[in-house]
Amino acid sequence: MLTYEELQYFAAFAACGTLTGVAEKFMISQPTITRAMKKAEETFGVPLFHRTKNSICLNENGEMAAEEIRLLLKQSDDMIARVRAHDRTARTISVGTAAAIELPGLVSRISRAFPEKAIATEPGLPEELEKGLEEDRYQLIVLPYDPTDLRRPGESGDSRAGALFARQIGEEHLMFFLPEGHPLADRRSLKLSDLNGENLLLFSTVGFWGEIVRRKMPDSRFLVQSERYTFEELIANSVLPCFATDLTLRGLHDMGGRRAVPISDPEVNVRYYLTCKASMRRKLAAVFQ
Amino acid sequence: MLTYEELQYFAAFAACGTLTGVAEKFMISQPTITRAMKKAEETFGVPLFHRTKNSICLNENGEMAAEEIRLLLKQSDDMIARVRAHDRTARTISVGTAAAIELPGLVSRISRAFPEKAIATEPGLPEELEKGLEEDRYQLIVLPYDPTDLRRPGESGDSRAGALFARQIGEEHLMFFLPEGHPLADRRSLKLSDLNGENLLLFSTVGFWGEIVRRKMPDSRFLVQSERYTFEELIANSVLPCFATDLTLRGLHDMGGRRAVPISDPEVNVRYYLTCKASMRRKLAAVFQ
DNA sequence: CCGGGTTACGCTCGGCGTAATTATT
DNA sequence: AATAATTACGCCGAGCGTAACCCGG
Repeated sequence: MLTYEELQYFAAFAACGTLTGVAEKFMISQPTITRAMKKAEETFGVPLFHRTKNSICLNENGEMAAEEIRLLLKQSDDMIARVRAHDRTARTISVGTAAAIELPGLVSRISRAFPEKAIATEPGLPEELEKGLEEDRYQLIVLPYDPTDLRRPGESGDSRAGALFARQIGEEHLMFFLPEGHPLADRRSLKLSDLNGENLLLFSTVGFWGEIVRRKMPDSRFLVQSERYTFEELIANSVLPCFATDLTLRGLHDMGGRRAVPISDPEVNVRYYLTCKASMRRKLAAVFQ
Repeated sequence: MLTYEELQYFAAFAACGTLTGVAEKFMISQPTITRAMKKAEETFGVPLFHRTKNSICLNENGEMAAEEIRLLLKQSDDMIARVRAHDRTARTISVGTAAAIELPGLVSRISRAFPEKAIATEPGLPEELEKGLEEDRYQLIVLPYDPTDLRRPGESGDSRAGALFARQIGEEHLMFFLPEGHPLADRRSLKLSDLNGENLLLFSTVGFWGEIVRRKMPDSRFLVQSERYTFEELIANSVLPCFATDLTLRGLHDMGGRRAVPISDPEVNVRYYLTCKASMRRKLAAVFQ
């Protein structure tokens, strides 16, 4: 039977057409290649080459064998990659989250439940997260809605809903921060549409909030900042009205004298749901307490 | 990278569960298996075993790796088989024939056209032959009808008909052989239905003739003989009426005093058509002259 | 004669088996 | 004590590189 190296030599010969070339490519002596080709021919048990005294090239069998060997080498590499990937996913829990910032307590809750596992968190849009959960790229995802709620608009007809298990783990509320002197700064509460048309500063690392406000305030322009430092600098050095959520506020001390005004639209007062496949509920029970 | 043997050892270990068992199965020393398993673990780069001081078994990664390796071994074997099959079909012409006996001149005609190729002939029913031609198991087939004749009943609507090329290469006529004194022995010609209900001896290596007569003589029973010697003995030592074709007669000297009576049904006076895929017509032109 | 393939030959070290070791039942 | 895995060690031969050879352009 041919070794992995011999298969490589054969594939390389099909690509380059000369034994010397293959020897140089692999930095070994040329007779080794001669021997490998002989062994290949012997292994297949059929002629693979057309030979003259000082030249050699693949015949029709050889061309086919080369194609088959290329495939086999790929399959071999893929096999190892699959096992490695399997190992990796077995020792880490992948969490996808729609929340722009780390939900307080989420990671510690998981690491307490599975002390021996690594935790990989990754932000993403809800749609991508649901897809990733379906395809086992994530074991857990955080969604800004209850995916098991059948009254939920949109994909409520989706049969997958029944295959999920979800539980609320937090909430987040978007607010306006309006500079002193802004005509609406004194209001107890506002709707998104009240500021439609104005330019606003928005701190967000994912498009989740952006999508909502863009839909509800089609005439506004949003200065989206994903760098926290830049966002803070702009807060301090401008009089632009801006968005912030109660969760982002935790690390944000100075809003440049702006007044916080709650927003009444239900879309921007979200509840986060920690979600897993229903089939994984038992294994992940400790995470849900 | 793992050798073919090491992959086999791993697969065998997954099947038998003990290193000693694998060593015995392959009739090699047990430390060799230990080393092979170590090398496998090293190659994959992830733990594959759950070990105690004197026991070893596959962990979850190992189970997956074993499954992957089984697949790879199969792919490897299949690869070699495919190349061998490719070579075989390249150096032999496979001919499927519906004619019960060698059509005179067919083989010599092919070997004259392709002196360097081996010729493999194989009997079969027309339906199987057409399928085999379609799937390239045959390069040529002999059919008892013209497959390109669109007036032909049955699958005339079949679009494949246009993809075939056929040319008549012979014919064969079934006859009754009736013992002296049989009430119909003196007739110049008979129809199959004339003897419906009588038992008849039939020599045939394929079901082709059998199918026809069974359809046209539903009340008869046929004593089908595929052994030529047995058939001849029965001819000599019985007074059963029997079938024979003009082609089979060539080797048959003594019909036990029976009278030959031609059969007028068109179904049993067949013309044979040498057939190939239309796409192969050019390459096989020499066979068709 | 140079580029490329094959054959011959000697050496090295990868990998085998034997045997000793350790642990478990 | 028996069974099973691992470790240690020495030997052998598969397989490498060097070198010589052959052939066609």
